[in-house]
Amino acid sequence: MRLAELSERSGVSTATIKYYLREGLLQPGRRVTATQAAYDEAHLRRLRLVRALIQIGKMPVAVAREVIGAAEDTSLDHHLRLGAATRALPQEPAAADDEATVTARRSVDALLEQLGWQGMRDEPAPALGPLVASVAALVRLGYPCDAAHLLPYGRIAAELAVVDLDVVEEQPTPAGQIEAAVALTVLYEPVLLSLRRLAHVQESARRFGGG
Amino acid sequence: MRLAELSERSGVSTATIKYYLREGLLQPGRRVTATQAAYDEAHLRRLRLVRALIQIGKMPVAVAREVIGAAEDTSLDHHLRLGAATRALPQEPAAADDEATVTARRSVDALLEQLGWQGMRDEPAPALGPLVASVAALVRLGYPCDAAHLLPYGRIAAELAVVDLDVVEEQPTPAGQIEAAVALTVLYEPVLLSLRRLAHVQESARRFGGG
DNA sequence: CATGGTTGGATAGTGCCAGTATCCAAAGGA
DNA sequence: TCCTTTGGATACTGGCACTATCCAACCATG
Repeated sequence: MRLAELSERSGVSTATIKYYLREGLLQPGRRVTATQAAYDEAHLRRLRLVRALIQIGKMPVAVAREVIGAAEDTSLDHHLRLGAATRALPQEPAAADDEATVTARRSVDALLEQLGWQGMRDEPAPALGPLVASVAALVRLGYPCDAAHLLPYGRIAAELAVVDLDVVEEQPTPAGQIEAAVALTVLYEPVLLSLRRLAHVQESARRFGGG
Repeated sequence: MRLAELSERSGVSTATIKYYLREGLLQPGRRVTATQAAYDEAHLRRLRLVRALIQIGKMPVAVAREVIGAAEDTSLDHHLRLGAATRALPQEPAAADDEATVTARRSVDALLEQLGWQGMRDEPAPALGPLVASVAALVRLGYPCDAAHLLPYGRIAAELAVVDLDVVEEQPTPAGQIEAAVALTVLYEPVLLSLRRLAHVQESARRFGGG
């Protein structure tokens, strides 16, 4: 199919597709003539994934490029590629060294130990940066977020991971598993947050009288 | 204290504080002379909250203003104000009407029913918009996200809400409860997402052999 | 063979947003 | 008195995700 059709079937403007091509988020089409290129279903699928990562997952274009690049870097083995996406994801907020941050780091360390999550200290996952920063902000505001308070969140995260990886393992092909890992990691995030907010409304109504 | 001291104690530049004052995120200080204003601990606390909402919660400035405004709108009663913050939070992505969205809406409706969350259809919470949009994106990519798949997420969200509201109820004053609701809703979001990603790494290592 | 509309690629421009720099008159300290 | 500091108003900056314009090559039609 030509660019125009790719645009129509994906709902993304041709100008934006050209932009994604320029930015390396999408493989160039097969060149038919000097002024024509052909795209296939794989391009369409990839474009939909990119759109979802950027629009739903609020991911910066540059990060989406990293993630997709890592996901199809065939020099890595399966398990590594599964992690590579995750590793490319967060933009680390360059940990400060103020008092709140030190407290936060201690809480997080204690939490990881209580959860029995090892290997985090040897090769710290990039998700640790934002985690510590967030806990530090809570500390600064005086809210309780020591390991004891974080523990239920950690246990719930572990439950979620089991559910998520089950879905990943349902995918028949290795490439499909990689893509699923990326898509589910990112796209279930707004689902989770939305449900949590809805649950807050429900629980608040239950407790404080929701006539 | 003067603006300079407020800046120093909060770690926010005077220029940025002036910007927040302009944008109505912060009450003006008490005017001492024509060229001097005095700020107190309340300003400092509020400034820290604003910073956290914007930097950690990635909230647009305009939204932060709405949220804070709702939180201190004393014309509303306690339960309403607790919800007001939540209600002001998400920028609805203006639901489309394509096939995937219709499917998504059906799944979400079924989910809410299975969870026993009532009253959502009468006055739809703003969190529903993003939720449907996210599910629609997953549908478009062909991933399973019917009510059955969403249910564990919903139940987990309910668990989280109980934990969160417990912390809110620990706050002694009504105003403190409102602020806690806002702060915890927003600032625990990155905590939850980070922990989920860490859990993915753990679970992936467990399943796919993490030598 | 003309010829007029369409295509894909290169380039420069747009709009938004969060923050920053500059300027100014009035205060306050040495 | 003089010189720095203060708070406020205004205009500017930089980054980012697009988007509009231009252009030569292509293809279908008469």
